[in-house]
Amino acid sequence: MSNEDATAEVPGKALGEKGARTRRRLLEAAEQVFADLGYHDASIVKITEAAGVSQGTFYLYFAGKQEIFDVLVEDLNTRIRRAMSEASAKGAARIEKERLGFEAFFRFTAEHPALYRVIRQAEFVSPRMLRLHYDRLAEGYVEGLRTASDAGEISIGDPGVTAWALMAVGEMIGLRWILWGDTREVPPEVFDEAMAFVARALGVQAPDD
Amino acid sequence: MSNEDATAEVPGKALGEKGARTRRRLLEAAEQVFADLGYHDASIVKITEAAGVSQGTFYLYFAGKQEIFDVLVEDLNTRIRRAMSEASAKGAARIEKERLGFEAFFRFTAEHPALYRVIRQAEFVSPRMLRLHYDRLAEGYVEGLRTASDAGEISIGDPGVTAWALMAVGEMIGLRWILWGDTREVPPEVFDEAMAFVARALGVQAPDD
Amino acid sequence: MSNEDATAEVPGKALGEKGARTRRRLLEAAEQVFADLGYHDASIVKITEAAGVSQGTFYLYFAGKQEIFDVLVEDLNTRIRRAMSEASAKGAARIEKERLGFEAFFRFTAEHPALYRVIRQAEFVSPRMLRLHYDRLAEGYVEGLRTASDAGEISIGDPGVTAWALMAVGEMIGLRWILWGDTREVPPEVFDEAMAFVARALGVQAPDD
Amino acid sequence: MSNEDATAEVPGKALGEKGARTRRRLLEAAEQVFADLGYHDASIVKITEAAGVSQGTFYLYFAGKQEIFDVLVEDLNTRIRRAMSEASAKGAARIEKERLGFEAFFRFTAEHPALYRVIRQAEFVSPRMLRLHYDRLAEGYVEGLRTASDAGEISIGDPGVTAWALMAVGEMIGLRWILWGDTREVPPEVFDEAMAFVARALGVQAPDD
DNA sequence: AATGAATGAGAGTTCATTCAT
DNA sequence: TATGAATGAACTCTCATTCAT
Repeated sequence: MSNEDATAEVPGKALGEKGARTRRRLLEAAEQVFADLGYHDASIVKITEAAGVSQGTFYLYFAGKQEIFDVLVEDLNTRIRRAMSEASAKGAARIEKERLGFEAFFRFTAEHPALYRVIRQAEFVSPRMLRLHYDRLAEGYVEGLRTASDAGEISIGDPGVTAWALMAVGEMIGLRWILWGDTREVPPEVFDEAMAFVARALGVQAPDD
Repeated sequence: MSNEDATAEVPGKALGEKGARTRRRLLEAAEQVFADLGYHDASIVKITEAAGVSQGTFYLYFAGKQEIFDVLVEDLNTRIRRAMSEASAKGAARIEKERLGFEAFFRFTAEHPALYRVIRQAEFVSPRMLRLHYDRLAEGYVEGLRTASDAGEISIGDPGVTAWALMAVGEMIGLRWILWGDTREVPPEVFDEAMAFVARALGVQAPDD
Repeated sequence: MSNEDATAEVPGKALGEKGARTRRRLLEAAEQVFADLGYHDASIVKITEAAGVSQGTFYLYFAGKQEIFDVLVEDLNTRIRRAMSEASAKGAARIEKERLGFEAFFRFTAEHPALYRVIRQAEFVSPRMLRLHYDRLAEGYVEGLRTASDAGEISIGDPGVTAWALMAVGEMIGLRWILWGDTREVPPEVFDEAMAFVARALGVQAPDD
Repeated sequence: MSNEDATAEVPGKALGEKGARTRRRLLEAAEQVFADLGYHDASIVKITEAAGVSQGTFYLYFAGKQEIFDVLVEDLNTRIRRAMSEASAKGAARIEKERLGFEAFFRFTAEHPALYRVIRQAEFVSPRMLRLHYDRLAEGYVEGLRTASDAGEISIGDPGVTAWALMAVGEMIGLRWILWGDTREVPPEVFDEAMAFVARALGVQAPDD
């Protein structure tokens, strides 16, 4: 909470202020370039050009193309989970929390399309990071689901399967309406439909009145 | 429609028997190689080697790497939809149809991991085919959902959103338990959980007795 | 004896006539470039330019820079040993054979400075080839020495050590007077001195009269 | 002559005590790294890392990679000649001196493989230093040979050619049995053989009794 | 209908060197 | 006296594609 940005984290050896800035610039450039071009068409030259540094500088901060990919995935994953949990913490009932979480998820997706795009390619680039991403994201759901389930607020079976299903719905809606839409936003009626779907799937007991 | 195999379809000019066989061999090799290596690490050499033909021959049948990718996606898409609709036709109630459809989907995924893997990369390779694939798959769901909804068998909102949500669930379960699992099969208890999730989400009225 | 050039040997898969020609051109270019620039300053670009083919073509015939180096060393090694054994076969007494062998060695060194230059760098490039080169060369000496020793023509101790010593003398004289000289030839008086040194070292019994 | 170590010699500007220490550390690191990796695979980073200083510091003491190479060669050359002449001074007859000299040469080679390794690459790195090294080494031999020859102790022709031949023998034996052997030492029987070879080649008149 | 040979642009990566602090 | 940061040219190698046969 006190460190201003996860992207400035230490890579092994401590970085001076200038070095940390350069590293962050590279990471931001990578996010941009990966989002626009995908992993394979993104090149180190393009990333370094976007960051305004020379090619050689790149290798001062990252071991290679894959590594910056991994770091980026981890970074985005951390941030989206934080965004979601902070948002859903503001809700009272489970379904309200879910709604706020999804909202945060969609907002983040719209602002960081790189996450989505990078994830779709990760299977052949860095399978480890792909699993990590989904596992961590699922964990976030499981926790909330279990609590709500125990409290009798929802009636579901295994929270594990349910978590993956919910995650799936969010991702697909995001793909279809944010990434492919023109508004960079899930249209309200779609959002409501999706939440209704989720509410039914969770067997929400006491609908908010 | 009457021709025995979509993979032997005519690309514009008519193919002799031998030519058709070569083309099919290339397509099968491509499926294999794409599934193992992903689009980018797959190379024309690898595909032609797997098919047992020379590099030059490839370009007699396909305009380039992207084209064989597109053809492959379309072919797999056609086949999975056929498999799903044939399977679900055997069910009576909607939820039973859904169960059979999902089963077919998972079976196809297990037998043709290429479809899944290829789709995950399609966004930067052939966005057009990606949309086509999902749109067509969703269409299949929509149809059935609308009928069941009109018949009062299920109670959902907009079938469009619902269709995408269902498709999402199937895909994610397939990724998590088939592609990442060791059994190449969705474990029965997971399958049942997923179907229960779907049943609730669809607001299934009269559970099959 | 019937195959015209060892450099056209098969690399694993059979080569058409055109391919064999290209391969030989690359090998000749490599000899030239390695001789002029040494291993490290030689680049694939320079070799392919000298051979008049494109960069990509290089990799059709050789797995990489190291491989063409190895092939070249082996090829030159084979040829110098052939030259030496053919020459020394023409002599009668051992010391005469030795003289003819050295002459052939120096002639080859003058015509193929690459061998010498390439060998000097081999320790860090391809230690295996370095040992192979010296071992094979030494073998050639050992054989003749043993025969002559058994015949009482010379009186030495272990032929192994002697062989390496003789080889050393040839190499160093070649370096000093051929590679560094202006005449590309060992001056006659130096050659005679060297042979006298060798004659004494071998304990030649019946000096040629 | 009175200064304790040649490696601390002044390069032009006077060095404080601390500076001299850093310079020596760099030189020692370079010897190590060059010996292990060869000139080309040795990098300034590796040398500075081994020396425990930063990259920039390197250029405070040496103009570049080539320069430290040259300095190192010169330093090692000075030291090996000193070792050889000191050792051979203890012998009485020429052949005894020779034996002690060779012993010293082999000992130095075993302790400083860098000299050997660096020399083998010098032709394309610093031809000037290569000549210098061999010329100076040969000079050492010539001197002794001439004296012994005048005294009728040995009977050779031109001391120049003989010197290069002796040097060659030493180097090759060192390569074969020290650098490639497992014992880091010339086996006694090989050493004796080599000395017998040398004794005959020098036409030693009065064998030590 | 098929092939083997060739192409060349472009990729990721390394490293000697410079310089402001 | 020393450092950390940055540079950019050069390198080896890959691969989709073309074409003469």
